[in-house]
Amino acid sequence: MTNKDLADLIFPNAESIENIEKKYKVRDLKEGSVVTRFAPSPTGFVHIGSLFTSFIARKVARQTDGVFILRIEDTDQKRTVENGIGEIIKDLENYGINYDEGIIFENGVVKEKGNYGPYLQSSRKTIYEAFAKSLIERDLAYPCFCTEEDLQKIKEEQELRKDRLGYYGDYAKSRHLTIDEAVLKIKNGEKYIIRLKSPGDFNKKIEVKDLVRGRIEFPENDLDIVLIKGDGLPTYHFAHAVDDHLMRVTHVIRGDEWISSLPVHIQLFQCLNFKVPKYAHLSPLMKVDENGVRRKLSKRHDPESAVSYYHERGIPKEAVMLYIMTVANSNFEQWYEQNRDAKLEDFKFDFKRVGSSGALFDLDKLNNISKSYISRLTAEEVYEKSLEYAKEFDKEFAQILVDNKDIAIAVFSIERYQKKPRKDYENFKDIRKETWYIFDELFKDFTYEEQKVTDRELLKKIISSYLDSYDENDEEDKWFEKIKNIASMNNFAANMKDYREHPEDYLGNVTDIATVLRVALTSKTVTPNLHQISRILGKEKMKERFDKFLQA
RNA sequence: GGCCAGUUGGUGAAGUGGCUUAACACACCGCCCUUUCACGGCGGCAUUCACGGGUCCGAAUCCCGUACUGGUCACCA
Repeated sequence: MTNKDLADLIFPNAESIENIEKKYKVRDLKEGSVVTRFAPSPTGFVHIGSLFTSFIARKVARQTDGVFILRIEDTDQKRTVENGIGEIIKDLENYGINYDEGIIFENGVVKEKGNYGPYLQSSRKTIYEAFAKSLIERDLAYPCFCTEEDLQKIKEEQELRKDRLGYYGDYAKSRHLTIDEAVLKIKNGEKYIIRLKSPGDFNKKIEVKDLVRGRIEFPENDLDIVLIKGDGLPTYHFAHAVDDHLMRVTHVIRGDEWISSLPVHIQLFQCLNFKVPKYAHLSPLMKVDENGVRRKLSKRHDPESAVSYYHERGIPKEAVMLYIMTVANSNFEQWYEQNRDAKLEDFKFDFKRVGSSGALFDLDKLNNISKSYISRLTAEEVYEKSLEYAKEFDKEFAQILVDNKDIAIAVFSIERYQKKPRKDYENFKDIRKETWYIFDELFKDFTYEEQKVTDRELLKKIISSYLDSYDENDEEDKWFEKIKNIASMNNFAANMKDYREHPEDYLGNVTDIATVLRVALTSKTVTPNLHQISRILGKEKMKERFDKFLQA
């Protein structure tokens, strides 16, 4: 019996790898073009860290006129979640991460595009088998008959002897079976999996290059890692090597939890006679938890790790992307500052500028980016986007926006079109909170905020003087002159300097008068420009609101 | 425990042997502008780069050690 016989016994119908190779032609791309992929498991929502990784992978492909692939790694049926694929595709779409090849969703049906598929690992079973078979033939893989209990025993023995953990060397029992023994066990119906017969030597070093971290030295891998599991599907390691080779991926961009598997992966590529791709391992986004411990943002414990978290809060997706880019490349912020009109796509991403220590996810910073982003939108855009948000999360407000489009746009316009616009809204959820008072539908069930002037006669006098003198054609200066007049007439200082010099000569100052009007009109002591709010309200509505105020 | 990596202010960071008495941005604080707020302007916020040693005329930058943090050591990805 030979290795070939063993291989034929295990995979009698496997296709030849030569045939498979022929179907996956070397890509015809221009020099320097990069092929990347995002390869999530369908285990639930997209993690903000995955968005980060996929964004960079896509960016790198785009900026070199390369190819970006979406591959679904569903080799663990136990963890696969219902509609996991749909969720991933939706989230990616939401954030504008489009791809050239991979799994797509069309009319609720999972399909694919591209010539290097299938892009669903569970559909690639026969391909993995073919390569596994070739490894067995070449004595680089073997069937392992160890049970879970056997493995447990090995581990205990290793712990007892303070030896390195893992399936290797003399501990790798099945490795030392003769072919005839293995064949016999298979014929007897014993369960088995396929393991790599690692040619590595732990005492030798290999040097690998990571695009983010530079050179790293590792001991060679000597673990006989699992290639094909008991369910017939490949492990991540094996699928990674086979898929990324066949799909002609040039740059593997992934989370840094993979960095210690590098010796395994490189060995696998070599055993399979594949060209080793370039690797870039990205640090995870961190957070500081309740105990003050710095740790990775977790899918299980941290709601802010889900991209939907930002969506629900009305944080614009553009802001999220801007933030991600800020974390990804330290020079992005300054570039963006100097190229405000440029597109995100124009920025040249550079692996050398990726931090290697794991950034703390900074919500303050995100909020600030979001605030600035919204401040640079036109009022119409703010209207559209906040309406879109409200339609999904605040139906009542959505209706109000629809019924009062002109008013809404007018409020959003206040002090917007200036060199440095107001930054009132951190997200689209804030908009209701910041503007509700302008809409009659919402201008009820509130309490007027406290202010300095409380004398009813004086309030009446101020209000009627304002109404008498109000002319909606007045420009702001003239309008404010009139308020100053009202102040003077009532022994309030019209001029702040006068007031500061002799406060005892006055009952108050013009600020107090403006506040009376502001509160009467909006119930609030703090609002954007009162002159513009007056204009938006119009004289009739102002009258109504003044009446309401005086009756309160 | 083995292996690998990381450690510059409250946060993200710039920095690759002298130009650093450590950029820039966020946050925070103060002042100014101002009808409130926001915007804006000005200023403050690490005498010091986890710690200890070494190399050097000179170190955040190079070397060694220690500490701490993270990752990994599955028939999960």
